[in-house]
Amino acid sequence: MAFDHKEIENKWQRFWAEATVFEVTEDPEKDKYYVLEMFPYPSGKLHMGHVRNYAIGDALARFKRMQGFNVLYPMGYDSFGLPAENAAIEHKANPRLWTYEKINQMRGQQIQMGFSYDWSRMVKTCEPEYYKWNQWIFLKLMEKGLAYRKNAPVNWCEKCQTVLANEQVVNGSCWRCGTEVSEKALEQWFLKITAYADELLAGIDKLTEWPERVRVMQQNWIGKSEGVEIFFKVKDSHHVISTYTAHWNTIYGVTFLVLAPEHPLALELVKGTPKEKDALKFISEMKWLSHIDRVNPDKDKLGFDLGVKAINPVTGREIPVFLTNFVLMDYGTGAVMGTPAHDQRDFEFAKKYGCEVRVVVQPRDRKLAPECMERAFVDEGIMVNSGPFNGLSSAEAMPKVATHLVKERLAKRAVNYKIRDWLVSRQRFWGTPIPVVYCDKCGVVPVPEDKLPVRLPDAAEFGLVGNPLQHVKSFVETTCPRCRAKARRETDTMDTFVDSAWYFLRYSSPREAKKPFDEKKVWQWMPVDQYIGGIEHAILHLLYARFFTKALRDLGLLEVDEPFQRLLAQGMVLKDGAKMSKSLGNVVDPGEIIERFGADTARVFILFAALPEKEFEWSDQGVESARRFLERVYRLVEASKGGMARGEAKEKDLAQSERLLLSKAHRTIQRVTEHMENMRFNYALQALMEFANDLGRLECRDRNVKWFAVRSLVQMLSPFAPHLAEELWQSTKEKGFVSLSKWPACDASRIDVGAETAEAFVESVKADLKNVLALSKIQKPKAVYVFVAAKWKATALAVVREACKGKPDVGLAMKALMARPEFKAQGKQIEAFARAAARKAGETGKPVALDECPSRDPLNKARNAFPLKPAIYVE
RNA sequence: GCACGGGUAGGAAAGCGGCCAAAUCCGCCGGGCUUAGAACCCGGUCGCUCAGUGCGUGCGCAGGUUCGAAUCCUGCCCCGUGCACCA
Repeated sequence: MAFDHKEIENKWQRFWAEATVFEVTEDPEKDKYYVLEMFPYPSGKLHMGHVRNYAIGDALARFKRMQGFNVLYPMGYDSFGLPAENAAIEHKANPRLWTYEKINQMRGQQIQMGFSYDWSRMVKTCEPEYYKWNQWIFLKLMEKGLAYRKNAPVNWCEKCQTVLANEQVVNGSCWRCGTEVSEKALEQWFLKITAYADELLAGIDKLTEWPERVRVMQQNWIGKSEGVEIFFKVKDSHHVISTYTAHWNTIYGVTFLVLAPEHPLALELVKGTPKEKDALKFISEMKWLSHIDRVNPDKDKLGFDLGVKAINPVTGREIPVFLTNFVLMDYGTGAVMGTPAHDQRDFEFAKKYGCEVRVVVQPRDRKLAPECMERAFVDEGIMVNSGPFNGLSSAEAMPKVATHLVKERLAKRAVNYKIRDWLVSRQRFWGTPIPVVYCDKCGVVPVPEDKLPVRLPDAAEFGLVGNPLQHVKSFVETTCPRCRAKARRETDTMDTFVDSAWYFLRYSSPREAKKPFDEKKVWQWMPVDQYIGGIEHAILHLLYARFFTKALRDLGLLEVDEPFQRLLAQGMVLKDGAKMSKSLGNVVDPGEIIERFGADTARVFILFAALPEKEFEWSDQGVESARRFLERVYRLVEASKGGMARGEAKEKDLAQSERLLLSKAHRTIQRVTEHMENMRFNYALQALMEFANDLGRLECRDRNVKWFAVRSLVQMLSPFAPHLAEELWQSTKEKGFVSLSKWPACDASRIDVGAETAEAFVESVKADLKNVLALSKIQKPKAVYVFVAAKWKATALAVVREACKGKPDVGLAMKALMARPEFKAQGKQIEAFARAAARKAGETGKPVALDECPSRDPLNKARNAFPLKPAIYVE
C-alpha cells in the first residue's frame, strides 16, 4: 500500500477541526450556497444509504466552497422517534441517553468519513432548545386556526399503540412495524395542511429543479379534482342528495345513486320504513370493515337498496338509491351518481344489482349496445341520448353540460382534494409535548409562550399500556394557565415530521434563544440551494416542509415560498440485486470499508459507481479499483514532485506532448467543473481518471506545466478524496488547505483543440515526415515506417501515403520490414522494436536505422514517450 | 388500471441524430517488468478477414421518419417505482 489511509485521514480530520475550516458566518461579500442533506434519525451506525447521501452533498459543498461561495453545510439529528422508545421498553434504557449515545456514534462515523460539516451548527430535535420552538410554532398555528382538535376516525397501530398519519400507512400497514392498521375514533390534533392545498399544488410548477417523479407524486397526493356537485331530489321527500363528479357530461346516463354507509341521509331516508332495520344492519356491517378493506378494489361491491327513488334532474327518471361499501364519506359528498355505461365500478355494481345500463357516449368506431357490454366504455366519444348535447364530442360537451346544469340550478361547481389534514398527535413519550392544558372550566387552554418549553420529564416508566407520559403524575397534573384551577396536561406528543418540517431554518441560527430562528440570518441563507435525500421522503417530509415554509411565511417569519430550490433524490445502493437490509443479510457495513480501504476510497467508489440519482449494485471489485485509482494518483504526484515549479508555462517553449498535457489539464478542468455543477460526479471522476492517465504517459519536462497539471489534479480530487488531496497538497509544498483553495480555472485558450484532434495529428505526421526526409537527405524514400499508438495507425498511414504522393509503397514497406531476418519473430516483437526506434528517434530528433535499436529497450517506455506523436523511419 | 423511470458489449454503467463497434470501471486474454507471484505499465477484448485494411452484424422486439438512428416517432414485450374503488 502506497499510502496509509488511517494516518492521513486522522491527521487531516484533526487539522480541519482544529482550524475550524468548515465553519461559516454570514458574509455579504460572497454569494451564499446552502447544501443540505436530509438529517438522519440517529440509529447509531451509518448505512450505505447515508454514506451515499453525504458523499454526494459533501462533494458538492466542497466544490462550491472552492468556487468561492459562502457555503452553509450543516448536519443535525432527527432525534425524537420510536426506536429510542422501543429501546427503552426493551432494554429499560433511558430514551434520552440511548439517543445521545447513538448520536455520538453516528457523528463519530461522519467525522471519520471526512464530511465538511459546520459542526458548530448542529441541531438535535430532542433538545428543549429545539422543541421549544415546535411548541411555539404549534401555538401560533393554533392562533391562526391551523392547528385544531377533532374527534376523528384515525389510523391506529396496535403494536406501536399510536395514531398514524395517512402518509404513514403503507398498504394498510404501519410504516414502521408493518402491523396491520386498524381504525379508531379519537380526539386528535391536526394541522390544517388542506388550507394550503391549492398553493402547494400550484407551487409544484415552480419546482423546475425537482425530479419529475417527486413532483408527480406530490401532485397525486394533493389530488385536486375540479368537478361539479349535482343535486338529486328524493321522490316524495324534501331531501336532496348531492353527489360530486368529475364526469358530469354523463349525467344523462345516471341510473342509480350510491351512498357511503356513514352518509347522514343513509338512515334518514328509511326512517320509519320497513327497510330501516336492514339498513341499520348493513351500516353496522360496513363499519366493521376497516377503511383499508373498504377501499380495496379487489373486494366485492356490496349494495343495499334503500327502496327510495331519486330523480335524475335532466332525464326526470326515477332511479334507485343504494348504500354501498365502495363510496368513501371523506371524499366528495359521500354520495356518488352511478353511470354504469361509463364507469367500470358502476358497471359492475349495476350488473350485480340489476340497474339499467344507459349509454350516453358512443365510441366513434363502433356502436355500443347496453346488453352486450362487457365492461364500461370510458374513452372519448360522441354524446347520445343526452338531449340537447347529442352529437357533440364528450370533450365539447363538458363545458356546455356544466354551464347548463349550473344555470338550471341543478348543480354547482366544486373542487375536491385527496389530501387530508395532517394528524400530528402521537401517543408516545419520546416526542415534543403538545403545549396545551385541559381545564374543566376553561376547556382547551394553550400553554402561554413564556412557559415554554413544556419539558419532557426526565424519567418515566416504560412498558405500561399506552403513552408512558400518562403515567407521569408530575407532568400530567398541572394548573390551568387561565383560571389556576387544577388541570390536566395534554400527553400526546407531536409527530416527528413536525421536527423535520422546519429544521433547515434552524441551521441559520441554531443557538437563537428568543425565537425559532433569526429572520435576518434565515433571509441570508434560504432557500436551500441543493437538498439531497432518499426518495422515500418524496411525499411526507417534503410536503410538510413546504407547508411549514408557507405557514411560517404567513406568520411573517419568512420571506420565501419554497424551501428547496433544487432537489436530488439519490438512488439506492443495492447488493445482489436487492436493497441492503438486515433481513436479507446483504448489508455492507461502511465502518468496515473505512477501516480497510479508507474514507476516501469509499467516497470515490460510491460517487463513481453511477449517477447520484440512479441505483447501483455494490461491488467489492469496484471498491478496490477506487483505491487503486487513488494509489495511482498518489504515485503520480509523488513522482512528479521533483519536476515541478510554480509559474506560468511559456507556450513557445513547449514540446508537443507538453502542450498537449497543458491542454488536457484545461480540458479536464472544463469537463470536471461542468460535471460538478450538474452533480454528475461519476463523469467528473472519469475525467480525472483519464487525466491521471495522461499525466502518467505524456512526457513533460516543463516544470510549470507539470506543476499546473499536478496541482489541478489534486484540487479537483479534493471533493472526492479530501484527505489524500490535503496530504498531496501539503507534500507538493502548497500553502494552506486544499479544501479552501480556489478551484482551478479553465483557460479555454489553453485548450489546444488541434493537439487533441486527428487534424492536429495529421499535421504533426506531415511535419515530421518532412523533417525526417530533410534530415535523412532521402528525397525519394523507398519505404516509410510510421510508428504510433494503435488508434492513430490508419490516420497516419493515410497521411503518409498522401504526403508521399504514392511514391513509396507504405504497405510494402511494412512487408519489407516483416521480411527482415531480425524481425522474423512475432508481430508483437516488431512492434516493440519499432517503438524502441520511435523512442530513440524522439530522443535524438533524428531518424534511426532499425538495426540501431536497442533490442531490450522496454516497450512500455517507448509507448509512454509517444502516445500520439508518430515516429517515422524512412529508407 | 393510471403516472413516472428503465431495458446498451461477459458484468456494472455512459451516450440520447453524423466525430459510435459505442466513454469509464470491473472481468478476461496477450505482452512488459520480475527468480516467481502480487502490485505496477502497455496492448487487445462482437464476428470474419488483413501487412496496412476491409466487410458483416449490432444498443429489448417490430415498424417508421431521415442522406444518416443506440439516439427522434409509432406499436408491442419485459423490469423497476409510486398512486390506486377519489366518483
